[in-house]
Amino acid sequence: MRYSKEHKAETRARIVKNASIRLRERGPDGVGISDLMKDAGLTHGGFYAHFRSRDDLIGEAFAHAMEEAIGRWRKKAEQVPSEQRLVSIVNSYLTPHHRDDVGNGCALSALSMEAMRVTPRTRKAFVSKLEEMVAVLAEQMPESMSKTAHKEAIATLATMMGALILARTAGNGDFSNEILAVGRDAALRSVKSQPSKGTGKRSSRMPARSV
Amino acid sequence: MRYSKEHKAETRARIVKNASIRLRERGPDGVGISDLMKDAGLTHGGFYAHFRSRDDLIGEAFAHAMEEAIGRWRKKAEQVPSEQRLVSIVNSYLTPHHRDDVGNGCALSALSMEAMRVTPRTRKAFVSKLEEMVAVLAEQMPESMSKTAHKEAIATLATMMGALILARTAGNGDFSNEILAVGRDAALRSVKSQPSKGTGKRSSRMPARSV
DNA sequence: TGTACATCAGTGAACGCGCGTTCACTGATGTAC
DNA sequence: TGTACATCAGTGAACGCGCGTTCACTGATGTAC
Repeated sequence: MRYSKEHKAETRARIVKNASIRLRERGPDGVGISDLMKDAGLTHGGFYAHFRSRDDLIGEAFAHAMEEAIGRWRKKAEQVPSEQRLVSIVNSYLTPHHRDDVGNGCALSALSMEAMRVTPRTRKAFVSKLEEMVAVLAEQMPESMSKTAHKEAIATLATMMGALILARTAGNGDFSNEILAVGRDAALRSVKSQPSKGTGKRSSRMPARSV
Repeated sequence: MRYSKEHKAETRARIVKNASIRLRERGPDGVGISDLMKDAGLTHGGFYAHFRSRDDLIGEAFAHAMEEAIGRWRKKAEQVPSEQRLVSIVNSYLTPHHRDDVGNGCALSALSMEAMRVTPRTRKAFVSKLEEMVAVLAEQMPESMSKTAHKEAIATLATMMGALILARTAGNGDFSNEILAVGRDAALRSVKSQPSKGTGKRSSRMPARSV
């Protein structure tokens, strides 16, 4: 072979990663094969040495983006003590930084809508990852609400996603920052009203304006 | 003229309406001129007697969808006594029916993401309508929270949107219905915890499973 | 160790197709006389 | 009231362009002898 054994796998991975960023930024129709291959330092013809079709790649890009999101949450959860995990996830989710970087951000908020118009196979995989995200979030809920953790996770996720999408729609001005701040408070509302030992901190200590 | 004065305006309105439905269903890239004109009973060439370009139409379709959403909320608010308005809006928003009919549903949840990739002009108009939606929702908040009505409206809207999008992503099975039910509860959480005279009703009396 | 052959990731021209846009034309109706 | 002309929404062929896909070819490297 012309290249080492790992070379092909690396090239393929690079294409998938680039595709997953563009996918989040511009949607499935915004992912063009020529541009993608150019980004990877190759020409368009070589694409079919790695993927059967464009749809094939789109499916991989969806999966990659979701796995990245799940991994990021898992990692973040490991880094802080259990009672701060949910707060940590929510507060890092609803930031100007995350809002302004769709391409490297949460796949769920960037792709949920697009996932409805995609190959059945890709869509099914997407829903599986969604369920996994709910499960990961549920694991971070305080023990006191372990019975309702699943439902609380869904509620929290909905508020996080909704706020992030609204904030992105609003741009990056005061209104958008307000949405982020309100979202942080709302997403953590149920946790804070819990009869746990209060953290005593103000809810959001983000750079954005306080709520 | 070949046709009556109103004829052209009617044809144009029909095209915009069809486009706004398709826009919500399939996104901007899913709106093709030929298909659209066929739906209106015309041929593609006639399109340019009504619009300067495809982008022009897309802009109008965005605006139309948003105005429709705002109008629907205003109308629904008028139909019920003031203390039930928010509940009425939320409960009719997070239903299987609304989930399954994207084309005729809330423009905000269907188009927020797409709005980021559109003409600056169209996008600006979209954000204006978003602010109007927040204002309408704020008007439906209980008087007791009039001071925070704006922020509560943002929080409620985020949860509503997030839950609807998640439910749509999940399909139309048990998991999806659960998301709707949890969303209804979460969106109304702040209102229900208010020291107003409790309505005494269970939060959700929807066909979907109870929370 | 050196030589001939096989492999296959990557190249770049070419093809087909769909789609937005243009344009010469149509023909029913309003208007002018 | 009747006739000639102007208007313009709508028609459908044609055009250009971008994009996904195909394909004959390349050439560096692994393998067989």
